[in-house]
Amino acid sequence: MELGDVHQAVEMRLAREGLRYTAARRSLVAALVAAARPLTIPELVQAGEGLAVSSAYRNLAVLETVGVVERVVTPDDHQRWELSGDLRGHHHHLVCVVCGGVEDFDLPGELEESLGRVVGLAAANGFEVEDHRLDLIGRCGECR
Amino acid sequence: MELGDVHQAVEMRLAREGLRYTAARRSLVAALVAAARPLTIPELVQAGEGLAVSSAYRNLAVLETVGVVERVVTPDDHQRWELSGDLRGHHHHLVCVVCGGVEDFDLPGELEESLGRVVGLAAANGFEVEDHRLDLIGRCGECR
DNA sequence: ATGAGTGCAAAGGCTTTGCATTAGG
DNA sequence: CCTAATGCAAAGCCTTTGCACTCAT
Repeated sequence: MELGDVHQAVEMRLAREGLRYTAARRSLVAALVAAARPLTIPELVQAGEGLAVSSAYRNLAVLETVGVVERVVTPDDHQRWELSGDLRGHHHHLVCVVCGGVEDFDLPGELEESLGRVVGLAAANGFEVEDHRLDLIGRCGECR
Repeated sequence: MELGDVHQAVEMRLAREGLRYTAARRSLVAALVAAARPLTIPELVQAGEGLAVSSAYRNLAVLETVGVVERVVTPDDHQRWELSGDLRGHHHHLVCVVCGGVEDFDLPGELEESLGRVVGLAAANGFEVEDHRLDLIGRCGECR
């Protein structure tokens, strides 16, 4: 999905709730589209010209409620955010234990299907699966 | 692995570094063995009689460095901890999006093997995989 | 005009650190 | 005895909230 399409989709989802697609929100979305990896708040604030930290937090919360971004949990000190799955496609993460960096990673279709079968097993435990998350932990190219 | 064996293993790993297996550390380990799911600091503090919060944090850090416990990342407000993989066996987590609870979950051998194959793919990206983490996100039996 | 959005500063809340005291070997 | 370990309180740090002002429709 291209930047223009993403912007259009985001604008629609916000408008549906009577919310505006402001410059601050555009800058967050643009940064996330360009990054191709989950970004921390400091990174997002720096990417947006003169963006206040509080606005970053508030806007990410808004964008999350309309399904545009998702929060990524890491052992890091900072929150990380990325575009939601339907805007960037389902994928997984390579998490570096040294620098804490996170890269996106695609799984071959057959393995993704295997994971799908796990849903049934969890259901047997009374758990209703909505999504799954596979992180590979190790050392990135720079930290090896 | 039984409680006695775990205690013995922990004592050895601490002793190797000239560290002591004190009552506070025993209570943390015992609570984690009994829980069979990652516990939060408040839960661990409550489990230990009169255990100070700061001691809980410090002891978990110590136990982590000697490879006895591992930190589990969740979207929660609190850290969660569990016994390290070699003390409790490899497993995965069911994470409830409503209550934030985390339960342990075992994967069938065949699927675990499939995941093993992913390691090779990541290596092709210059990433050296040490471990993997699969979380199933959804609603637990109580929150459905 | 009316309500959403923003920046700044203050408040919150979990985690870490300093320090004097206690305890294990 | 000597150093690790502990508790309490203070300090840190990321995140959230309050408030007055600005902006878009």
